[in-house]
Amino acid sequence: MTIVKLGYVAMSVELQNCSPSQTMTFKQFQAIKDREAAIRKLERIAISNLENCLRLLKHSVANDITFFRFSSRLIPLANHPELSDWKYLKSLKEPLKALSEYIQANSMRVDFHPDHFVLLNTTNKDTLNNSIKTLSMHEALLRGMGVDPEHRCVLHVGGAYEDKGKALEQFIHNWGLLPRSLQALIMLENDDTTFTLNDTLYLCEKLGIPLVFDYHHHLANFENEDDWETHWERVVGTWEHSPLPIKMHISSPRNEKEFRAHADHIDPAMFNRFLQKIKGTVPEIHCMIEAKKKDEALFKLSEDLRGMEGIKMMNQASFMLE
DNA sequence: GTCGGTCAAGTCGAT
DNA sequence: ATCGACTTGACCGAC
Repeated sequence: MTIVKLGYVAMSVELQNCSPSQTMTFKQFQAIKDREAAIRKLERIAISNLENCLRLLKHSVANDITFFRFSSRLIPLANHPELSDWKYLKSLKEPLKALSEYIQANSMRVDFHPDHFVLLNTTNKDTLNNSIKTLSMHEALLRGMGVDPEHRCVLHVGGAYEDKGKALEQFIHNWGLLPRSLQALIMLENDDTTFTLNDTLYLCEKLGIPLVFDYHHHLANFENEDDWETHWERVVGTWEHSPLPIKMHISSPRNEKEFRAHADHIDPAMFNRFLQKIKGTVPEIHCMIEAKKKDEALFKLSEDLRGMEGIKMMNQASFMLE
């Protein structure tokens, strides 16, 4: 028997005026003559983003969802070089505390997917330093929310730089330059153009990093289409020392031509075929729904799965495979 | 109210 | 060479 929990990403298509990713560009920041006033505006935006996150969590819990990925754009310009003197955490204490209380009270699993500028296998020093800075921000936010930062940020391996083998070894080299607290944050995901499941497993096993399997990416980028089945036990093995249950990403191709793009919703038949293959291999698995329609896609998937062969619904966002 | 252009950051594939 | 996509837009000004 395996318990499956569904989560969704960053924002709701149902809640109005609830963006957790409101922003201010550097250009807009500079246009405000009074720098202190401009910083206060940044802080107002960040506070509003965090308050909207709390609304999103409440909306989620009201619908049985306890698994959620935060936007990584909560604090506009947080790591901009011209704003290195801005101590943004100071102004965010209260909204972070409110999130902390709600997350604990409802035993939520929350995490991040830092954006694609975070590259751990780059040979460019500045890019690596900026990546470290961005990861540190994520760690600080997690601590502010009272969440143990271990395995809360999923990243891609990075760029191929015209030599994938060399790029993998560069990752290992750079890993040694990361502070331990940041190493602990990280999970790695197979990507849809460069680093396959097999490539990613190589790093995860060598460095002790949990692997977040993305089935859609695998279908877009594989050595053998079915090899995920032979590698599945290895994927499970990368979670052996994690305090959290294994997690994976679920999405469906938009269409044949735009195969890599996310569809509005999830194809339930394909998802169930996948689930029936992994049934019983783990006691619990958390599936992050990556679909254009966000929470609506989760609710629709849940409806579609109800009554399907081998599925026993527990509530709107979790079910048993039996 | 809707549409098009714009906005910090890196890399890749498509054109 | 340039552009859009990526993992998740949002905002502003023109109409």
